[in-house]
Amino acid sequence: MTDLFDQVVNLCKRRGFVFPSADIYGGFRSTYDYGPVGVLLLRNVKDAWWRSMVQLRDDVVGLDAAILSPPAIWEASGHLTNFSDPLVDCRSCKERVRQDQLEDPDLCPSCGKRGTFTEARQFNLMFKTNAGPVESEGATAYLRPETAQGMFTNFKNVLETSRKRPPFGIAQVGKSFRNEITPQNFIFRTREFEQMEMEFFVPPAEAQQWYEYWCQERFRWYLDLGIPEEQLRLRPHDPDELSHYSSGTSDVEFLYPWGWGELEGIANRGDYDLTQHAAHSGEKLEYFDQASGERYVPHVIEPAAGATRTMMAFLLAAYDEDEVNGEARTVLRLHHRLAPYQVAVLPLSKKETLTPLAREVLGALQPHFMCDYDETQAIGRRYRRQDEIGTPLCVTVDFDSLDDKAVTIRDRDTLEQVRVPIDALVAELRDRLT
RNA sequence: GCGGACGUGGCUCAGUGGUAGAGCAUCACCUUGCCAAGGUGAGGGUCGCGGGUUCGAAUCCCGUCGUCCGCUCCA
Repeated sequence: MTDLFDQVVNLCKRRGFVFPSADIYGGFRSTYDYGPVGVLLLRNVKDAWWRSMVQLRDDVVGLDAAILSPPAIWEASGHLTNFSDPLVDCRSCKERVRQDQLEDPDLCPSCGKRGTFTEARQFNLMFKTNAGPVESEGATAYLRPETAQGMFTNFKNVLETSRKRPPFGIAQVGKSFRNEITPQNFIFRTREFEQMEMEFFVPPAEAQQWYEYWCQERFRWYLDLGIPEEQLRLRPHDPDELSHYSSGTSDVEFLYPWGWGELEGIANRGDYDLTQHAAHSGEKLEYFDQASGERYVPHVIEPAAGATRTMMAFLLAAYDEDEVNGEARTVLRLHHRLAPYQVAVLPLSKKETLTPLAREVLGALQPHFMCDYDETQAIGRRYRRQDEIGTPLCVTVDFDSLDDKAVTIRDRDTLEQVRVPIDALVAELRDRLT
């Protein structure tokens, strides 16, 4: 793997972004824990998404549905049949292939030999468990493999309580679980992961235009938060790679060190989901338009993003090494909305004389910004530490501050320093962080 | 899951049969006082885990867990 990838993974461990899960027990495959700094970054990614999808709109409402779910949902959604792949192994060259994608069921496409395949085995990608304390008696339950179904099963509830009408959307951020055959690339593909999904319900005739709208909208979101244009692309799926539910899908892809990888899929799901759930549940999942007298099953446009892999993309894109006064420095050029800490308060010296004022400044800033505080070691070293975790602004309290009641703001990217009265500090910082 | 490579303190690594080292990092004190790596000192590993071979294993063998690459998957 590349240098950049190693550097970022290393930084994640070193600075408390991401730890291997169950670390003291030797780790547990494909699970990661988000440390003191990482949890802030991940939360900011999700908040930024929620802000753009829910807070700044009047046509999308939120939802937080259960992770544990009954088989009926997944029978209706198609996951019980479509999320299960028959795989065979070639005894000769050891390749594993999907049996249903073979043109000649007896011919290994890798080594060209015949009759070398093992029996097909089903790989169901859903986590299955039991609801109820006695394993053999409880009802079968699945951990949701996507958050989307929660929005479909609550379509009626939301329609009736939110007073929304198509076109409108339901958004949800939360964990999903998939028994991936091969988790890979750090937090890019993990069995437990976090999604940011929105189901947008529209009149059938408007599906295509909304599909295009959301493709553009979602693509721009990543650009606005600092992903460079040359590392981002919108790629329409070929007809033969479409999911079982989709009549049109585009992926927002990021140029990871190992190649292009999906951040988000925008899919035109048609009326597949509501129709399926209506058929299986017996509930009418339609919308009656009073104005036109029309009754229809809304079509769905779904922008579905991966929160954890998006966080990774932001880290990779933000990672930079430059030189300050001839010394190398590592700096995360994270958008201020994403940075774990917006502000770090740093007394110039650890001398007791500065600590009370520095803490007073810290206390004044904490209600407004996520703040870090550090008074150990040389000031330059502390700037470097903040650079490494992407803190855009440092506030330095020095000996003059005791007299002039002013502090220095230091900018991560420009390295510019300005003197600001403590009274005006919150306003000044807020100004710089918008 | 299958095949290959690998697994030594927080990080990067040295040590290949005789009871673990370095640099960085961390902590304390001193020094400096706005862009790190001055001084002194300290804490921290039994070598992923379990078993075996051996008088003796980090070092050899087996199993297991984990990491990376490929198959696969797709948020």
